[in-house]
Amino acid sequence: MEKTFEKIVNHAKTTGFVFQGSEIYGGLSNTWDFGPYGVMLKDNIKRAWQKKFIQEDPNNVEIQAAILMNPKVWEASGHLKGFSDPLMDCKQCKTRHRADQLIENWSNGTVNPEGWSNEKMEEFIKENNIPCPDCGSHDFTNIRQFNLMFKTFQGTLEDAKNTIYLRPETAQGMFVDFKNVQRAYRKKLPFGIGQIGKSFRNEITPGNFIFRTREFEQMEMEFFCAPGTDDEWFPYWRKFCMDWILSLGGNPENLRFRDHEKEELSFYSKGTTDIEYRFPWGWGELWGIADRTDYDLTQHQETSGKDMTYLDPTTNEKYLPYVVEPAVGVERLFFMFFTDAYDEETLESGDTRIVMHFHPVLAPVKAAIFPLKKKNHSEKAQEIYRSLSYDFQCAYDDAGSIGKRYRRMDEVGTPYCITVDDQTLQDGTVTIRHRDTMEQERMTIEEVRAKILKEIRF
RNA sequence: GCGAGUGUAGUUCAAUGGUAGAACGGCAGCCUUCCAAGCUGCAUACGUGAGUUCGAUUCUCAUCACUCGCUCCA
Repeated sequence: MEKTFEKIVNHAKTTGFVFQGSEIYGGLSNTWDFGPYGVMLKDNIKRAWQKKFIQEDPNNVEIQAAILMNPKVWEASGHLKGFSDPLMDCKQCKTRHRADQLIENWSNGTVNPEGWSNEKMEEFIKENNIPCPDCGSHDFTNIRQFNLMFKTFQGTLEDAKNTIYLRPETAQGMFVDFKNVQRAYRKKLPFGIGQIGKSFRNEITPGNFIFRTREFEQMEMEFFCAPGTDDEWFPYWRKFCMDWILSLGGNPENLRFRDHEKEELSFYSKGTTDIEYRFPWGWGELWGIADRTDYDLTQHQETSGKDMTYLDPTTNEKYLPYVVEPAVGVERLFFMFFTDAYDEETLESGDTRIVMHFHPVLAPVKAAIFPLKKKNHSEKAQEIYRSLSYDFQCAYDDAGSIGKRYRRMDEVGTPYCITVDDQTLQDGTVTIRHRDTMEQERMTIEEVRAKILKEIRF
């Protein structure tokens, strides 16, 4: 069985996990809506993160900062400058290049165009006759600036003064609120502030289904620690994140660490490791773990003029904490778990079935309840549905043969199917059928409830 | 944004300058009752807009969306 990108995306669309955004109007480029099963899966992923990274860790707390922030934040963080790329196209071979990189590469690093104006870079490229690295010609368009932040206006006046931005990352919320959280929750270093929320980036080239979208959801944590201890916390979180994925059924064969080379490090980072996943089109970044040092707090301290230092109660020293940041995209995790779960099985009878082998914690629906005969068993089955759905997400299906109903649930990854028959009416026991083994057991409803609750405990 | 390709029911595919068929899926009913059975019936499509034409799903243009590359890094 070959897991192709096309098959997986198609399955996500046809089973109601993900739909094209604004579809009846012809769609809107690169936007996706999460359908009923999609939301359940997404929420389960978020809950699992929240539980592991916040709830179970006495050091860590969670916030929800506003998406719209004072523009000064983006000045301090470097996003107003650093998030806009000066791009030129080669008119001959139609490739696109960053002007600053053209200059840097051409000069082998002896010329650093950082801080240059676009005019200066264009002039430099012309004067030195820098060629297109792909085809060697000298026929570039002018520089066009692509700022990756979405702009909008606060208030009714569409005035430059009122320009604000949709956040391109959630991280700045944690830095800006650092002192508030520390004071109000009497936190001592080391501690982490986490956040789950939407971010927006006007990517030049989005794509690969939900892998790179302009609107996306992040789960980020800023872990504040004393300078120097970041060297210990960095590998700690690196491992912690990988373990979390594996504990939820991530396939180790499709996962790996990739440490960033010095040259590719972001301006704010002293060290970065990616957890990469083997997506259907190749390895791609899933989770970034970065040592952001005291860069952000320094920037905010300078820009805001507010003291961002921490007073260490044991040494009475004041300093700016260092920060280790594990940041992951929810949609990427979603796609990863979806891809890993996808399976087409050929049964002994020659039939095939599509099964989503989700970890029970992640499975959108935990149990489906079927009346064996619609006429005789519906009432009892509905009663059981109401009872079990109090504790976890259930589904109810009375259409078609029993085998058909099993298959439908396999396709969306429901781990358990519960069938109500004549015997149920007499002694209250039901047949519970497992998704992966297809084996059946007879037990009471309360035994079923306990079994499933145990499995989805995480 | 640029280059190349694609666009017909929910899905996978047909046919045609005279407005469309199938399979699977869905729904209703009958029958059956623990792994996609059968029978009957029903619903659903030419991405959008303009042009050529007596007439366009088919030809032309535009537009929108998707795919691949240039890009990016959650």
